[in-house]
Amino acid sequence: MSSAPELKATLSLPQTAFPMKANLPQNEPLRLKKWAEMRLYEKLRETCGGRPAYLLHDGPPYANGPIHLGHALNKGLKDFVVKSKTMAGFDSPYVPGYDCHGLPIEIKVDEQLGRKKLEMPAPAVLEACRAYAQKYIDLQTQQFERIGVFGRWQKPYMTMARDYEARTLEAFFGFLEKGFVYRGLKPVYWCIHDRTALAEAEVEYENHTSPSIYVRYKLTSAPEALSPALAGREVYTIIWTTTPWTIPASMAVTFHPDFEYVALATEEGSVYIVAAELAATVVAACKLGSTTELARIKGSELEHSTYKHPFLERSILGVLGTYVTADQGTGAVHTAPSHGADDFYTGQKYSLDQTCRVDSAGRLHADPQAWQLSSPPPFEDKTVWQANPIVVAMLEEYRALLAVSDLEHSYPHCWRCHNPVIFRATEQWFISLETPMKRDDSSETTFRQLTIEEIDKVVWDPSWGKERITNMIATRPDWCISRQRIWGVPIAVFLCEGCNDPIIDPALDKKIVGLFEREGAEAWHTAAISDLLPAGTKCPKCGGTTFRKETDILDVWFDSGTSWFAVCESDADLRSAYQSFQKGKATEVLYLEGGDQHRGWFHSSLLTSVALRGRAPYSHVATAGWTLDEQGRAMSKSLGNGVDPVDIAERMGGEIVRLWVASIDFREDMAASENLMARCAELYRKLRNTFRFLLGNLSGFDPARDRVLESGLLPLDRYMLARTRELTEKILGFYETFEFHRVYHAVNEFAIVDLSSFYLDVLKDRMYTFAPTSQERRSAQTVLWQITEALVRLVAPILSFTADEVWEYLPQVAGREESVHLTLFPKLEAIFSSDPAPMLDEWKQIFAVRDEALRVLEEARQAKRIGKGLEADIEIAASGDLLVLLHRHAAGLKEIINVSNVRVVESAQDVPLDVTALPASGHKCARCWNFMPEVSSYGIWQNVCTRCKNALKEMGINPPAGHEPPEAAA
RNA sequence: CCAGGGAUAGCUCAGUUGGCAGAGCGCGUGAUCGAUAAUCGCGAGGUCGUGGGUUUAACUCCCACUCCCUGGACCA
Repeated sequence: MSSAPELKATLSLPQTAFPMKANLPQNEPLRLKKWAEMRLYEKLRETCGGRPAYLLHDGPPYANGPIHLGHALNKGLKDFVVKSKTMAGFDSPYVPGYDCHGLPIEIKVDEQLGRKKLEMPAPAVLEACRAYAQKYIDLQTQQFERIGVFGRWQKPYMTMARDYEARTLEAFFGFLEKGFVYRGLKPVYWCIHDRTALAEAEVEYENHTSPSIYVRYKLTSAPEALSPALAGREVYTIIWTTTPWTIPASMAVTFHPDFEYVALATEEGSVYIVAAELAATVVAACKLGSTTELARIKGSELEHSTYKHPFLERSILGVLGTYVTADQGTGAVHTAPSHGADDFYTGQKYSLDQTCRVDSAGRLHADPQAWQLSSPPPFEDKTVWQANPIVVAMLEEYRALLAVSDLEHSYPHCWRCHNPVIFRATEQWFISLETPMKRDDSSETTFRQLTIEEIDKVVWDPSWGKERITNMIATRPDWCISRQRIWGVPIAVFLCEGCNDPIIDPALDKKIVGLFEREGAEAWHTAAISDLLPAGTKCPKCGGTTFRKETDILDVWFDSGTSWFAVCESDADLRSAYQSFQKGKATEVLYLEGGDQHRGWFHSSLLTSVALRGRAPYSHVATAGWTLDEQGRAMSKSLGNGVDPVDIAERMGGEIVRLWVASIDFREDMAASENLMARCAELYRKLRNTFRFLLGNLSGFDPARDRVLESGLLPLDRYMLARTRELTEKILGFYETFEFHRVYHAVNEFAIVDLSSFYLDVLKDRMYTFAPTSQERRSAQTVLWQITEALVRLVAPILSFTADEVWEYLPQVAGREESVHLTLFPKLEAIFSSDPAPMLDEWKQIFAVRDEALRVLEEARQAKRIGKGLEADIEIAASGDLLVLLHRHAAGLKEIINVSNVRVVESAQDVPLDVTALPASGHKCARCWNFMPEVSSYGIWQNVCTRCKNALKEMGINPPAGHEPPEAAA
């Protein structure tokens, strides 16, 4: 290597320490640590103090496992909202929450404890549940922080916290005292072995052999009312069931209103009514022999027909139900309201007796009075399984049994003991949707109606959410809020031993809430009745003096549904902002969750808030779709198509997870896969490189010293500022409407099309070869700086790690914030002072000319007439207004077309535009590679153009001495 | 079965009040070693889910259907 100075060394090539390779998996944790050390979230709260508030209230995820992609999406979107609102000038605190009570955790803990649980005292079981939830709260917190979500992670809200449990109970008492709550029956799955109610999730379907029986019910209403052909005949209908033990509870026979039924006469004279479609199979199964069709009857006409119970003194009512199917059975369904969901609701509709005469151990009990029995029936005190053959025998005895056989079918079993379960109507707590309420103007309405009216005052995004939740509220049954479980907030109410009525006493309620505040929900299990209930308490209804504690707990949806009360109204960091929302419309309160929450959290929160405060708990509800795989299938463990956000963060970076969240329209279903994550990573690299190049070209630029005023900028540079203002305005709008995917696309397009492939490319000549302090170069740097300053802020809510990193490499400015996250979005006028539209319009024409020039150049290149851009000249012939415009911009055309020379000439009248590409004239400058009219030597450097010589002089670089003859090439 | 949503290039998304289908990525291909584990140019790729209707004209408006997704109902 020669020690002679190289010409290349005199160029101002980009220089920056900002690394090209991000190394996100290693570097993100370091940045997280830095943020923690500088207490960034707390600093944000201080900085934002006094600004108008914007509240995003967190829907609590369930703390029973590591986070999945849906969680990452959810928290990512929320983080975008909170950060963008903060940078838009709001005070937007974020208090994350966790849903802790409920079945999934209790089941897990059950599994861990095994049968030991049954002997453990309640507080010990609760302790185990708490520990389980806490473990996953800690894990999820760490995982959410890892993907860059800002929030009060040191102190999230938890539905199992003492004060939260106290507030939940307080909310329940509110319902109770205001008269929303009643106790009623509801059928639930019941395991008679474990003597417990089971939730849907605790039921497993296994094969089971049941007796399948056909039973005839004798018609007692007038046969001729159904059809004249039946007059005087002995008429029956036939029911089919696999649970003979429910026959004593049989209250009705359900027909399908739209089915056609036939009345078939057998040879021995009896007439049987069954569904026409099933007639043949029933006749065969019951061996009815040859039959004659006497009449056809529409199902709806069988309503209010009456029958006699096969062996009890009871009238059975003919009722209608559309759930009757023609797949199996007879089309006439035996209906025991206390032992089936359909049966129960049908029973409600027809006011049938719903009393359950099967006890918690599954033993049947007769009601001798109602049944007019002289002695206990043979099934008295037998379990349902023992009762089956007894009932079959009774049916036989009473000549009602037409057929019996064994049937193996899929039947619900207890998940734990694997015994078959039964349906049993049990007493539950309900909130009535028909509770009378008053509007603000004190007009009368109902809870349901007022809720629907409040829905209308909320902004639903997407808008169809309003219709969806309105439909749900309009048609939903009363809210069953009790669960026969332990892991939850107890329904801390005393029931009279005499009449089973609850004691409703605000003073007592307050006392119990206070107890919960101090000791948590455990207190209900440990406290003695006498400690809480004042001596001498009498039941206001029956005067009873002995009481018991209710052992049910509240539905977990009630827990999370009161978070607006337990958190927004109660937490010191949120209280005042939330109250200002409740008082008027000044403050927005946003709930943002998956669309499934229309029946979940949006729903339960709405109900509790309307009941207790007379209004919705939010002003704005945004919903996300579902995450699917690349083929549009739901993610599932069995398909193995899941994408684990934690894994992606560890391998590619949390930033990539964030970028994926930003890349899709979350309102619809969203595809995710390893492949799509890799795409985001690609794009990330491009963006990062663009930032790197921007920073590299800002080296040596001190805004305070070198910044060029807008009026002094070169036209191209001013144009780019106009573009940047346009982009900024667009992006701020997208943030405003939560269209993050549009931010993503707009930023990409700008970085790739406007910057990388146009402006930055075209600027190289100026940036590299002009003197560093020249006006032209400072003009470009001013704009590059402003673009970077704008872009880094615009991107910060999404690329939170990288933006903050870029921030550290920007030219230092006195008094600037420590982190990009403490800044505000750029102001439009600060980027470009006037409306950018006129300038953008003008440049559209210039770009049309440029496009044509590039096309012609490409053509010439293909024909090998020219090589690269700088080896060509361009001649543009135009006329009229365009010619005037081009003349005005003549000085800049060479740069934007990236050739050595551009000549603008007047074209013949009828040709609007004609572009010609020519081999460049002049000589190639060894320094700037432009073809120039004159090149000569500069010291030992040969073939240097005048422009470069001047630049070198300006840089203070004298012609270097050497042995070469000072002669220029021809 | 009920309610709600979706369908535009291989992928992610644009397509304003109906007027010749767009961008980026990816892919293919060329240039380049002064953004180089980079950068730039060029190219191929869509009957806008299907079938009707309204209109001079439909990706866009109307009707029906198919498929996918979400939530719920149901299996005596």
